Amino acid sequence: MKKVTMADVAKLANVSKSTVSQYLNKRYEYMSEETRKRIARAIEELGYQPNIIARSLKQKTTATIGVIVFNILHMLTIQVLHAIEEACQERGFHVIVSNSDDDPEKEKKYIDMLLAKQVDGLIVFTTGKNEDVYQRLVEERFPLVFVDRMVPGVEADAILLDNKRAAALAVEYLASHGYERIGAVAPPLASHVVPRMERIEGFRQALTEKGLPVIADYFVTAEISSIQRELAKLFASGRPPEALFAINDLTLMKILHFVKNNGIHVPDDLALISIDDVPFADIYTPTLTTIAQPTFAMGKKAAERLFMQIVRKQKHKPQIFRFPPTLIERKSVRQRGNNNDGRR
Amino acid sequence: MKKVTMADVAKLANVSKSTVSQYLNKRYEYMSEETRKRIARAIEELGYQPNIIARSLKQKTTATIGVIVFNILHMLTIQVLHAIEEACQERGFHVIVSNSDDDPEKEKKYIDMLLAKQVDGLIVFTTGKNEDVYQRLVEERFPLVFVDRMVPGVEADAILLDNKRAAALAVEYLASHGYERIGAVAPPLASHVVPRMERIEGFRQALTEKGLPVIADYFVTAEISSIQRELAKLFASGRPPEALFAINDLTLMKILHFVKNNGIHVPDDLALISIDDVPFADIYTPTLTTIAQPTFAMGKKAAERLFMQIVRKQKHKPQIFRFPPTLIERKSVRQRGNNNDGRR
DNA sequence: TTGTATGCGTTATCAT
DNA sequence: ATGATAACGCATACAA
Repeated sequence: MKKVTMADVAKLANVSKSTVSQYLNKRYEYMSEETRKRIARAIEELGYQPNIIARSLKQKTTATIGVIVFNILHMLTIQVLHAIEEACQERGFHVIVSNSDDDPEKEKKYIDMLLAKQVDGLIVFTTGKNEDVYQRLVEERFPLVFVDRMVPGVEADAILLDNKRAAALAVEYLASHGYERIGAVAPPLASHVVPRMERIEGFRQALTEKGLPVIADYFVTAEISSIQRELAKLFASGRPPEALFAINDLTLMKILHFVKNNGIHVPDDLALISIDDVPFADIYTPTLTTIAQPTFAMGKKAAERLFMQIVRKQKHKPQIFRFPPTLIERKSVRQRGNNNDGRR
Repeated sequence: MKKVTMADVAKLANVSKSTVSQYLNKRYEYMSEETRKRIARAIEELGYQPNIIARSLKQKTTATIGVIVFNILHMLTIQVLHAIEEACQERGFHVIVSNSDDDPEKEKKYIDMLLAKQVDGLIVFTTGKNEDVYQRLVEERFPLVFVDRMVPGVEADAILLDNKRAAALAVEYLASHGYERIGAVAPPLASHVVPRMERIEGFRQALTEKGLPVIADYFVTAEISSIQRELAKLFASGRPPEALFAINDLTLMKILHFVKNNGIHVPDDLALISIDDVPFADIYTPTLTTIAQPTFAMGKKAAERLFMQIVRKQKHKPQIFRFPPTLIERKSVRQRGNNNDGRR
């Protein structure tokens, strides 16, 4: 099928392989117009296409990067991936995408496979584990960038949202609209899942800074599948929160399910604000006030940093980049002028 | 960095490269327990990892496939991609993802680059153009599978939704609920964008089969960005449709915007049904009746067919697989018992 | 300006 | 059971 090689072109053009090679690499400074044309014609005629694998073997570089994500279906993932892919195209790089499913074992396996495939660098939406593996990579100066999450002990570039700021934005906005009893909803906390920790911690801090009550019961942290149940408990017993802060789109979805199933009116019965700007934010009723991440910029930055490491393999100072969240004001939080907490 | 090679292992273990190679490929039938252990230890000690590029050069196979998509942000894309990625992982394959942005030029370029990189096969969500390029691929028996769309003249495997059936499902459901004046909304029609054509054609056919009026004005085909404007015209002049069929999620979004901005009540003023099961379908008010595509099954099938072509490179009969749509009944279409068309 | 020779890290063939 | 050697397709130093 694809059997035509450089040797074939050389033969047809009556030159040597080296000359063809030079031609391909645009080193035609010392090449006669004549031979250049002959080679061009030979290539054309044979439909020759260079074998990049062979080139890679020689040059020890593949113009390919690996991206490992913990959840390929997540909106953030896909948007960042989009930016990464675009940046790579501009540089003539390819990207191999692997989905770890948030399983550290899989993650480790894919890192190994990708390395074996000689990728020039790795961008990873990490599970947060595998510290040893990453440690080895940074020691070897292998180009590596974390996105969205990171591994605490590892000194590598990381592209993160300014999570504390995002949480603070939410609290401040709610506070300025007269809300006091505010709850937060998140998946289970785990020290290796950095954004979750930072958002909840940021939330707690902002609350105290604003002089608002920190109510233990109002911190709903549960598996996504149990969130509705937990919310039901919360709203059944005692005084429910006036507002809820969803730390990401998945938890928001669950809250939205919950309010729909229970006839809770947003924002009159319950105000809502969340991180991640969901696509339906402005067609939902009410439209959803959200805190957006600059996903495209983050992906672009991740690619940039990786390329930086790839081109100059010397030591570089690993940095953590915190991207600013943006509050998008819509209608799921209203101004609570007078302290009415009745329905409708 | 990653400099330890098979030769190093061989030296340390006091054997030849060939023996190490055999060990790696698990051909230890004729290998003494003794040497096997020595090799294992040497590998361990040196942290040796085989260079897959070198292997690929020799074996002429990369265990890598290319996937070219016309819109990486599209929900369908991402779900199908997920399935493809999973299937590939099971087989130890990697997938390189490229985004053509629905630009045939880009598409062509990526095909060439991917071929140069010696991918073992291509799954493409095609722009519908580049017939010549694809023609050449099938002539060369290069493993190729189209997904979602296809290129009319090209005899290759294609994984498609049964688009006509999907449109018919919509019409039948609407008809059975008492709707008669039904419109459809789609991006501009183009003969090379197969699903669009098939859905609209299927819609028209189903209408006539059901004895319902086919009203030219009710076919809204416009750029996504102009759809709202076109809908406004339609609803301003004359008698608006009682129900609308959105041929995909993007058009649905625009319709949803439109009804929100114009205070049109769904389903009382206007019933809605669409292809693609959007994630917010059952938190929207009313919940959205949709026609879902079996995205995961489609992705899996695409990978399967590609693998089939990859393993036995002999001729195979190209097939078009049409996957059955599923109507998910929710609340955006109501039973129109009595012919009231008033509001609320 | 172009050609020769060698190496990249494997696998495969054929000896031994 | 294990080893020597020749590919794989290209790039590059050096020669001519």
